[in-house]
Amino acid sequence: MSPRSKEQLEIIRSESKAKILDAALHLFSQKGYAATTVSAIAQRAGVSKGLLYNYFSGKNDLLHGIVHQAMDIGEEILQTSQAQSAPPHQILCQIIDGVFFAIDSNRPFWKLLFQLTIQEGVMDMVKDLTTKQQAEQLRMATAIFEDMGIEEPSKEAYLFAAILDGMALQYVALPQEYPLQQQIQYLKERYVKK
Amino acid sequence: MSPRSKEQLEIIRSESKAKILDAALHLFSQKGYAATTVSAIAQRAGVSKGLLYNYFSGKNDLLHGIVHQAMDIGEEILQTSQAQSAPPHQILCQIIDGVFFAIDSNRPFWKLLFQLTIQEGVMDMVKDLTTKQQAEQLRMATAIFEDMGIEEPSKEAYLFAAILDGMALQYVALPQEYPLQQQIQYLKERYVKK
DNA sequence: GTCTATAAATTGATAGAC
DNA sequence: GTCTATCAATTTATAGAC
Repeated sequence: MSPRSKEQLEIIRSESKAKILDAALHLFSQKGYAATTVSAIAQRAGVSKGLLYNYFSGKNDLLHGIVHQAMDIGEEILQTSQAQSAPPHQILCQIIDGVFFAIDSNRPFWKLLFQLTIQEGVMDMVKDLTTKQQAEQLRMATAIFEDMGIEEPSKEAYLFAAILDGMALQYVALPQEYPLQQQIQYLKERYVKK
Repeated sequence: MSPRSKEQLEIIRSESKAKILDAALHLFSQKGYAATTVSAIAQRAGVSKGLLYNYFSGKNDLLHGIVHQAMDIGEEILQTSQAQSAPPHQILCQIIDGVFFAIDSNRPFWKLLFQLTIQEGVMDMVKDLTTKQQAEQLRMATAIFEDMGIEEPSKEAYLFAAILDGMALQYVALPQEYPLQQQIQYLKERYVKK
């Protein structure tokens, strides 16, 4: 048992776990959490059910793993795009780009997240996460619109949130049919003109 | 077996069916289709599983029943609010009111519909339904924005659809926390001002 | 570290009594 | 028209071999 083999094992372990998590994410996203069986996940990951249970305590644990993994990556993206003191409409554009970049870099996850936010009882963790995140986004957007001199910044922030949500939903539901880039561009133009 | 008892039976039948459908709708809407068990539906409806299977051939049949029932009611609403030749921004207001009236008159159903549109394979019926409906709405909105003299009516229609979807989603997900009436009002104002 | 075989629990669906 | 009891299939989870 040389020290080197220990590293190798760790690599193998994390690779297997990653394969399983990836399979779970795609199946959850596609068929929904409840409709996805552990067998299907193992099969898609190319491993046995036994191995899956060796790494994860069950279906719910897989979901936890997925959410945490995505959150970590999400925070990285957020930190890199930390907005400097720029003109408000430019910050707005950065937010728009940031949101859809995040979604595009992990579409299945966001699709899953939409599902989980709509139904109840699956995961309070997710609920807390999105609630906090939305409140933060609302606060930020309100401040920006205030800077832009819009009369009712809070209401405009709610409207803005609805636009992003609606666009994201349609894009995530039918990616091929939704003209995302076109609408992103149009959205930016509408807010600079206004 | 008098003719009168026949009517009575029919009433009893339809009442039982309605109770079961209602229970199914609320559970599907709350926990999701796949996560809802037939036993739970029967229990909530206050009947036995046996009776449920006497009226419906299974879980999928219940979903069919729910969708058809809601579609029938939905068409009634649509026909009463058939827009006459009014100023375009007024038609727009009517559409906005119509959409949210429809949602509000059967919130659980629309929550369920959102779920079904996001995940795949559960029901192609639903997919066809929403796809056709969205295309129709997009066409209508484009025409209206053209009348209003907006430069890129098609893009504006997509934006408008995203707004409605986003608002509906947030309202359906957290009805108590979303200031629906306020945002409806604000949305209308923004489109008349513009 | 990975697999096969099996146990235990849940669930969709049916049959027969009242 | 309604219920209880039961079947058959699926699914989560575990145990033991390699």
